Amino acid sequence: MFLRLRQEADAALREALDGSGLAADLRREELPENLLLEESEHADISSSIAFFLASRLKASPKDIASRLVTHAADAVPEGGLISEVRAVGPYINFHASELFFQETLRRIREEGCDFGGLGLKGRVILEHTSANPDGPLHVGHLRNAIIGDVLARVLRKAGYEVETQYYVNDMGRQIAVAVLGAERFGLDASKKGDHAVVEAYVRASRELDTDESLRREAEALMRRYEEGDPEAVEKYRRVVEKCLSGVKETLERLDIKHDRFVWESEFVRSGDVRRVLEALRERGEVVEEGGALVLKLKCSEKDLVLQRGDGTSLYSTRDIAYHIWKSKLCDRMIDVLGKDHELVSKQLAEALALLGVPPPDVVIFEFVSLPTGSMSTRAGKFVAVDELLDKVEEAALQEVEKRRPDMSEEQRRRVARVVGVGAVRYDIAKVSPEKPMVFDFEQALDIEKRGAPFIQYAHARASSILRMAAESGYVRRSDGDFSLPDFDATLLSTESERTLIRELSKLDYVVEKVVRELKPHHLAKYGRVVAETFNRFYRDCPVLNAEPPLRNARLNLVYCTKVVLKETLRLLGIEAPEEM
RNA sequence: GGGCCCGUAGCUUAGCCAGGACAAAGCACCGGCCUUCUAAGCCGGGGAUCGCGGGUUCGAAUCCCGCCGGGUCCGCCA
Repeated sequence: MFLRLRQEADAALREALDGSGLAADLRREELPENLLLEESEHADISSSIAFFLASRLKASPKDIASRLVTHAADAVPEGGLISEVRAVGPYINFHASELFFQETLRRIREEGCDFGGLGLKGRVILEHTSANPDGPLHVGHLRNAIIGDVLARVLRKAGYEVETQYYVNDMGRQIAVAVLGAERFGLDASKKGDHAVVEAYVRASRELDTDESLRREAEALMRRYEEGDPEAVEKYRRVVEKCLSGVKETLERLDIKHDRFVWESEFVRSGDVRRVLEALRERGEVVEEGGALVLKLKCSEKDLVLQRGDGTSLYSTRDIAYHIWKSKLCDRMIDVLGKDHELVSKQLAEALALLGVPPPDVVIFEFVSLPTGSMSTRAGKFVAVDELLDKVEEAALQEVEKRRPDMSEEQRRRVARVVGVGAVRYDIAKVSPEKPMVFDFEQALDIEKRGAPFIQYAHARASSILRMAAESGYVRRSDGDFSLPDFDATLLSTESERTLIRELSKLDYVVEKVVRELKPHHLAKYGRVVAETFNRFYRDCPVLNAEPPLRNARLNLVYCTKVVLKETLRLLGIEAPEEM
């Protein structure tokens, strides 16, 4: 809804720019695309475009603002979402009309969880997590998984048809080592699949450092797997699937599900990799260096090795084949990758360009390290997501036991699980992807009050009010949802109420921002702000004890808040408990 | 050595892309608020040379250059 307000402000401002002749000397594209229209604490929406024009027109921003405002005020349609345009010094402030507040609540009531969508069209394939199947997910993979999962949810919200994919790197050297380890030392059947595999992998890795024959064995195994030797394929399949089943179980705990798992080896077996090589030889400059095939790249300062000297394929070439395949199935590809893949993804884009395939959008996130340094699956130096979740849920359970002795054991466990997973997801989602993170166990277990639980708590409070209202017969309950009577939105006139409605209206604005920047942390912040605003309303405005017409209006506002909080949490992959 | 990213209160972060209304929050610390809808809440207080140094500008946390610190990548690993 906020986007509609911005559209109206934008239209009025553009008319004012034309009408005043102030932008006459400027070409359209010289103006900032959004006309510097942003949310503001001084108005419902505000533009600082006068500053921008001031330097070009050599006039004072204050004068420009007041000239623009006289035109903008005329341009604002009667009966629209804007009631007033005012110049405050150099700023142009737009104030929302009564209709804006009414419409926001009406649409939330009408659209429910669809509120805040953008109606975009198109098919997206989003690849995320894609941890090597040589061990359990650790907290570094967790960042990838959460960024990817939230983006998938938000892109769907925006209207895209999204398929999430997990690219299974089953052809790497480390998988051969894991398979070898499994063969030599067996897999501990008492352990979860991924944990059993990593045990064998770490042990084999260690031996590999000293045992030359094991190294040769691994290379031979890789070759046989690449050739499709049935025995090797079967060995691999067993280990990789064992590991993946454990990974999937972990992802399920986090409420993350991939639509498709794509095995890297498929592209070798299908002949796609061979065809990529042929095409690149034709369209690009491929040279032989010491038996290996190398693609010369112009933009990237590093050339790309396509094939080993012994004729076996390499990750990059298989990745090119994977992306060509994906590109045929969708309109847009998005990859969530760690910072270490940045150069590779640039090389991939350049290789794809040679073949006339549009590159994927790449979301790069910085590493999660431990206080003792970076993580390594191979060295067995990592914090597993399973362990983190176990401990956080345990900490959450202690909290719930302290606060809610009245709840049943089963209820407390449920709340602890929802709060624990939510806390983990929120703590990662709230940080901008390009920020390096250092994982600290103590900090992770200290469930931050302003994180997920804060938002969940606000939702529980709202739910509680509605539940009691239903018990008193003020609202009707119908299959889990509430049906509320019509109301007069003009009664919601206090600052707390207005501010809350304004925040609720911004869901589409935030969704748009996340989609545009491919950064989930804006949504995390939004959830916190809505919860904060609701808590202030909760303090200032009694609901159940208000006079009936006002009570009714406030119940509607509480309902709308619950809808927006629940939807925001859902997009973050966090459950919204009815009570906690 | 070169490329990219990060460096904002004791700690964790937002703001940086599109320079402007007082540098914004949380944790921790200090003080206040449960006879009215869950105190995982609310209100107030102290706490910041926005890594350092230059430059551009009427104006820089934000743009440009240099430096320092941390991370990461730099052909037959993935």
